[in-house]
Amino acid sequence: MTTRNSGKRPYHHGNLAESLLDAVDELATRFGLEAVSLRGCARLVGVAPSSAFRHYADKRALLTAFATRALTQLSEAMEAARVRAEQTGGDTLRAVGLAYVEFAIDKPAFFRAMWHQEAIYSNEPEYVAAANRLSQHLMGGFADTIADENPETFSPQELLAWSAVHGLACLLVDGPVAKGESKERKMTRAAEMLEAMDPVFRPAR
Amino acid sequence: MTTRNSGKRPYHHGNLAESLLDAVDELATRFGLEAVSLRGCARLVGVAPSSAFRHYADKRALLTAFATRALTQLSEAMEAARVRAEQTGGDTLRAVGLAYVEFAIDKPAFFRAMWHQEAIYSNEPEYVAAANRLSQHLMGGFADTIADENPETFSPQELLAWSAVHGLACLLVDGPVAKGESKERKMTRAAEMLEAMDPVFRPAR
DNA sequence: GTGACATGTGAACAGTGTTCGCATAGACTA
DNA sequence: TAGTCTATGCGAACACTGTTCACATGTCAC
Repeated sequence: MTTRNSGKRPYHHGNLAESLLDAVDELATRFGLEAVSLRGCARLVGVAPSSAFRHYADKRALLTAFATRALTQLSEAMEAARVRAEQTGGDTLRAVGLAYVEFAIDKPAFFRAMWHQEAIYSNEPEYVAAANRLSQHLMGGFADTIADENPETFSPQELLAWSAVHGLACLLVDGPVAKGESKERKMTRAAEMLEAMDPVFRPAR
Repeated sequence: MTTRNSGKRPYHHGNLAESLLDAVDELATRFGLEAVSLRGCARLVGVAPSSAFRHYADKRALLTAFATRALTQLSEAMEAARVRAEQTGGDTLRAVGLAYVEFAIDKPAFFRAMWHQEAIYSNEPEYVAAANRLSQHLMGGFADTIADENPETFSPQELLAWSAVHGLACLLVDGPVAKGESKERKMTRAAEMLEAMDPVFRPAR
């Protein structure tokens, strides 16, 4: 994943918009989301700070685009996990939940960015669309475990499932849970927690 | 809650350290956590920016103190809810969980601050102590619903309970769940979600 | 009173987001 | 091919931020 789109540069720079997103990616990954600055991104791409404003109204808009990208990546990871589980006859809810947690552990800056309301425009259409797609993929994970009457809104059980998975991810990334423990250990905890949730979906045990 | 500690000012200003925390409180409540600046706080208190550094090593230390305060407030709210539930014979787990969610809804900036790892020193002793006290209060909420073997670590069921409550709080504050709905509606959702969790703790329904 | 020490100050520095008028490269038209 | 138009990039400037440091001043112990 290079910062410049090497080779083709159809316009002045190439596609600065994308390259700036890559720069956010890199800086956030290496130094944390809080350390991402517009000037830093421009510097990394090799462009004047003011150039960024041709493509994003302000820093917040840039971060919104980044959050949108992160949401999409998470959706894809969950979808892949679901498909894999279906093919191997595994528990899809478990697979999707674990994918969610794993993403948060592997890419904490991405995970933080996508829910960082104060730093993004959470009403921006593309962001909203990406968030909706994420919801759909969650529903997909529930599909064969939770009997759903109304596919538009979340039932209490669906909300419980999402909350539990999301909450664990947050606690592992920013909370005091399993602090300093290995990724394997964290994933084990996640699996155990998901198991503990079983009685909710299979009341007749 | 005035910004200056009116009346007594035993030293130059009084207790600047506390007053600065009050200023963070006010600015965060009114304009959001992201909008809190050291200079803004100093301005509000009526003191030179550099004065703040006599009491806090840097901005991050100030925010850490604020997060610690927030953690303590949340602990108190939960403890109060637990006591109330015990007196009225209510479900303590439900009461504590609802108190957690209500705090997040009422004071989103506080709730964000206390888990904002990138903006605070999460290894600072007082912060860690406050986080541990919070854990204890959570345990207190579980005490009569979850049979606990080892009171030191979280069992999968305890982790599930905390994750679900924490996750819902996060989703309500920074996520797409119940966006724009009234507080009552959000609390209803929370209550329903907690109910949905019942089978976990009472397998023999 | 006289120190000593804790606390507050003003000026300065580098870094930030953002704006603006100006430059220029590429696409489109004559 | 020449000429214009528009999207894109630039440099300088602005107000603001966190932070430092030498200096001033209030309070307390003696």
